[in-house]
Formats: sequence, C-alpha cells, structure tokens
Amino acid sequence: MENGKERTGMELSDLERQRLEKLERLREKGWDPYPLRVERTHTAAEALAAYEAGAEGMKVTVTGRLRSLRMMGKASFAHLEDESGRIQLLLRMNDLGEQVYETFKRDFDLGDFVEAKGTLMRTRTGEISVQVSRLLMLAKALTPLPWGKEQRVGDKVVRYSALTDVEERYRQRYADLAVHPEVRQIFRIRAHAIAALRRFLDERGFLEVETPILQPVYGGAAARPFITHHNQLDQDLYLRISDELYLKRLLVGGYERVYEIGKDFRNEGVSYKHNPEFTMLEFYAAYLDYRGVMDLCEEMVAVVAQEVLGTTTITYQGHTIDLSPPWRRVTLRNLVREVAGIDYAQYPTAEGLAEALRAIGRQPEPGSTWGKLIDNTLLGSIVEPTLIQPTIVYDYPRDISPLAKAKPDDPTHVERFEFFIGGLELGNAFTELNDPLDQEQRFLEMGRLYAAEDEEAHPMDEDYIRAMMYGMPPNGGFGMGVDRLVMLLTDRASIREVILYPHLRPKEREA
RNA sequence: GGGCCGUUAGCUCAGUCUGGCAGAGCAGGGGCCUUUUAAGCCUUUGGCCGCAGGUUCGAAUCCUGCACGGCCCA
Repeated sequence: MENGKERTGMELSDLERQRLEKLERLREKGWDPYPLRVERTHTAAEALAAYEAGAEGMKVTVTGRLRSLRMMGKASFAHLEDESGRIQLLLRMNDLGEQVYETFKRDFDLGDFVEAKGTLMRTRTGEISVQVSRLLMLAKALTPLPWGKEQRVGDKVVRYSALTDVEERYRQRYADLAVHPEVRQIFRIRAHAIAALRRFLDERGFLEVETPILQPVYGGAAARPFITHHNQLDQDLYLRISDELYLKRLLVGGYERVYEIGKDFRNEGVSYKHNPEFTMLEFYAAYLDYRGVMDLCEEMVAVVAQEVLGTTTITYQGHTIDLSPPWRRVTLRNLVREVAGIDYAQYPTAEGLAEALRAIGRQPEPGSTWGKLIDNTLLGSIVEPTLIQPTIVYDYPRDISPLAKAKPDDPTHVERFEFFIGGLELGNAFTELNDPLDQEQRFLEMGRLYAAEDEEAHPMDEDYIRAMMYGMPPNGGFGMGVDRLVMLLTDRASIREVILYPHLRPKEREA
C-alpha cells in the first residue's frame, strides 16, 4: 500500500495515496467501490420538487457526487450533486448503523460518487434533505477535485479558491467542468444554439449534408491549410479550410438549399478569436442573392438568441447588444471612410494605399494586394473593433473574393458581405459566382496577384469548374463561425471558453 | 514575431523590491461533537519554490537561457 507508484504507474500525491488506502479499507470491509449497477429513483431536482409537491416522508434514492461534507459525532451532513442540481443528505448513526456510519466518516471523500436511499424531510434550519437509511459507494474518487468552499450571500454564491488557473482548466477540462456548474452551462447553451440553427434551416427547406474534411485541393477561404497524408494511396490531402466548394457542387446536382455544420481547420495563429479547428456553419440557397442572405442571416441570429436565451437583447463584455432585425447595413467603403477617415477608392493601387496607411501610422504587411490591405489593415485592425451593434458590411474588393459575383456597375468590387457583432467578425456571405469561365479567370487571377508561396491564394480547383460547366443556379451563400456566436450568447471574451478542448501547446516533457 | 506579467503544498495565494530555517487559508490525517450548511473546537502531515545554467559563504529571492500560460501590440 505504501508504494502507490507501482499500483498505478503514476506519481501519486500524498492525498491520492490516502484515498487509495481508503479504497483498500472499503474492499476489506466488503464494500464494492465500483459496483456495476445503480438504482436511482430521483434526480436531486426531482427529489426537491417532490418534497415541494407534498411528498414529505417519501422514499427516494438519489445518486451523484459528494460536493460538501460536514462531519459531526453521530450525525453528519453532506451535499450530493448531480447534473440537475444539489440536495442535502442527513446521515445519522441511528439510521445507518454504527459500522456504516463510521465507514462513511472515515472512507468517503468529497468527489466520490454515491447512492443514497432515504426519506424526504426538512431539517431544523429548513433545508429539504434526504435522511439516509442506506448508503453505497458508486465510484471512489482517488484524486481530489479542486473544489472551493461556497457560501451563499443573499442570492449570490461566493466561491473560495476553486480552480482558476486558465491553463489547467483547459488541460483538465473534466476537472473544470466537475467543479464549475457555470462552465457546464456554457456547453449546454452551445448545444442548444446548434440545435436551434439546425431547426431554423430545416424549417426553411434546407437539407443538411456532410462533405469531405480530407480534400485533395483546399479552397473556399483565404487561409493556410493543414496537410496530411494517405499512406496506402500515397496521396497528400488537406484538412478543409471551408465547406464551400463541395456544398455548391450540390446545387449543380439539383438540391436548392443545403447546409453543413462541422469542423474547419486553419493553420494560423491562436488568439482569443482563433482556434486551429473550429465549427463552421455554411448554407447555400439557389435563387437568393446576397440581399436575400442578409435577411436570412439577421433573422437566424435573432431566432437563435430568442430560442436559447429567451431574448434578443444580450450583454457582451459590458455592452448591451440588440440582435433584433433590421441591422445596420453599410458599404465597406463608406464604413472605412467613416471610421478610419480614408476613402480607399482614392488609392486604386496597392502601392498607393499602402503609402496612405503608413501615413496614418500603420505598418501593412509587405506584398499585400489592394484588397488584402483593405481587409486586414483597414477593416480588421481599425474598423472591426468598433462594430459592437450588429452590422452588415457589404461590397468587398474583388481580389480577396474570388468566388463572389462582381458588382455590375463596379468591376473592382463584388457582392459580398460580412457581419460583425460585439467587435467580432461572425460571418461572410456572397452572391455566388456561377459563371464557370469567369470562375476560371478568377482562379488564374489569384495565381498572378499572390506571391507563389502565399497559401492564402485560392488554388485552381478544376473539378469545381467542371461542376459549374454543367450549370449552377444563381445562389447566395453564407458562412458563420459557430464558436464566435456561442461567445456572444455566453458573454465569453475568449473562443477557448466555448470550445471543450481548445488547442494548447504540449507541456514540456522531461526526458 | 515584440513588450509586460505570471509559474511556490491537492486548490487559492503570501514571501521576491532589500539574498539568511519554506509560510497562510482551504483540502487531507488524528481527536471531540446526533440538525449542520464556508459547521465549530483541539491537534497534525504535506514542497523538484516551472526547467537548466550562472553569481554568492549562502538563491524561491539577483543574472542568463528555455518551457508553458495570460494580457497588450504586430
């Protein structure tokens, strides 16, 4: 028993060794610390509700984790927590018998899963409780959870020294979730939001489909891909950076409305709004242009907020945001002129625009195209953080939008919009280009405008052109970062808070 | 990529400026306690001070490098 190392192959702390001893003692006394079957009659919330409904004295069996322990001589209190909430247990020597009661006091710990059978009652201080007559261990916890004590102050709960180290919270998300009900709530909201998105699109005639994640040619967005390899085929493959080109092929096939919700992968920096893998919603609708997509977009975000939160007014990082349509709609050129004081139409070349940016103290990335200067520096760095209320920004430079239809009266711009809420770019949409010859030219243009090593240039996708040659209906397309939507709905400043297992560098391993 | 900050017991943190026995609360162990709820009282265990070098009689503390993380900037 003294050498826990040999038993588990892991370094054990003193606390873990003590719990291992308790586990052994339980076995010696004939307790099964990991039984196969469980008999639960009520969740904590159901038991509380039953009492309120007049079931005082009713027999219930509740199961869950020991969340607090207040041990006394011959009667003790504990709180048991399950997913529904918490309920207090009253454990008395008279009810359990001396042996069981002493085992409980000595060998049960915070974090253990237990089954408690007893009668519903109210204690002297008024808390509804289960007066326990039979107690079973369901799963002995060997490592103590980093729980802090909690105190109710009025209607607020003050927590004392729980797990707060952000890195450890993400690395051991299971402990974070176990200890923080509010973190569990984030991922409930996330699941509800995704379900609401599906419902919204299903109700409007969209068909949910699945397209390849492993792709021979990447495309549909400006981003560097992850590369992987199929051994048997001896073929390099890319993890998709978007779903776009495969979804639009389906319009050629005769579907009029399709969508996909799934992971995309972009080999770029990690930040409060970027994770290398993230969840994207894309939809394509035949016979809509980007104005029709704007209408759908506004309605969809408002409906999801209403269904998930019960309101279209949210608080994000101290801002009150009204998601109800209509949203502000403004052209990119007018917005940039308004916020940055630069009318980029007056600088029609990349060199001229870069000079103008340097004049206001910006250092644009060398070799940027005209469109990239507008997108990265003017929009991304200067304008985007100011867009707190929902804003649709439309009409984008052609050279950064090779899949969108040009504006009939301005060949330097395309029918494209992005929308912003809370200073975050949420999504991107266009009137989709469906002219195969024009599309081919656009791919060739990318090849000319972008440096050879620039992986953000769209590579030529010949099969996509071939699909379009069969005829693609006019359509509007839309993409949205689901993680960022969840950030807004849960008021989280970092994308890592809304992803269960965000990407982290591996910790240094000792040799 | 740059700047700043952080890394000390299972958890939350002091201690670093000004080098001199490694600290507190909670959790844990032992004892008392049959209606408590941050239960209480008595008592007690627990450390690779992120890692590697350097300076020094002496380093958690000063210096250098590295790792991971956070915030800001590009």
